[in-house]
Amino acid sequence: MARNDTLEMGELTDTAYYILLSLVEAKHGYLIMQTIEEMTDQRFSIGPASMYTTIKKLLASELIKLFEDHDPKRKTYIATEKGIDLLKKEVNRRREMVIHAEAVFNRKGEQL
Amino acid sequence: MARNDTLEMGELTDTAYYILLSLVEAKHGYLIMQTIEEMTDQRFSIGPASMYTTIKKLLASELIKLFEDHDPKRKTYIATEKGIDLLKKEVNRRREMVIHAEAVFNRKGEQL
DNA sequence: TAATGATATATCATTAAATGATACATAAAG
DNA sequence: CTTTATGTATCATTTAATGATATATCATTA
Repeated sequence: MARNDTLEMGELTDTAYYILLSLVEAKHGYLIMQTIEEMTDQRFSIGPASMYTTIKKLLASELIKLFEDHDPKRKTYIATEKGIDLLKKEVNRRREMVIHAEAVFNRKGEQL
Repeated sequence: MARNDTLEMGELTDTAYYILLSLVEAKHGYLIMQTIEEMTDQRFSIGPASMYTTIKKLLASELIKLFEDHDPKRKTYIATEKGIDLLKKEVNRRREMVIHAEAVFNRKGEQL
């Protein structure tokens, strides 16, 4: 968000999270969009505009890189080690967000 | 995000998530900020600007409301039923985000 | 063969979200 | 008396997300 570059801060927005997660295994742009839709049962979808702007930023931050493949028509990307590390950190951050909510509701005797 | 009001879309940004979670029990603004810092062990912090702008939006969407207390100096807020419902939905969405990541890493034989 | 839909990449202008900076006021502590 | 903590609030700016749009190829089908 504003006055703060989330990637430089070591944070992933939901969009960046799903793109990076898709790129644990090499994929080209269009396949990333499909993968995310399939993975989330259409609950989360990213259009080309969001995807390509995010890919640019992920490349610039070296969280993903171009993957060598011989197809000149499609650009294929893959997460870097730095990218995987950040992704795992961000999985954990979301886990903690769930735990924080569970703690609040448990204290009230409510379940989630 | 752009061209899309997340609250109207039924989504909570991390900032809105933590504020709403704090307001499962009635609190005034300053206490919300402290609660979030304490709850997250200073890993997540929200300044006054982010907080008051978010509170305005949560009020407008009726996800929180003013809580009747007799202190004229402090405005106290509490989550509405609508707010609690959305919060629970968003806890689940984050749970799913974790599960999606676990699925990808498990498929690679890796643990998280 | 012509048209159509799926595949594939990319940019621009716009809107929304987040926040640093700033302002102001009171109460407590030193 | 001065500083620190408490408490609320706005403005201007930056970043993030996306609808709209553009372009091109390939496979299918009418």
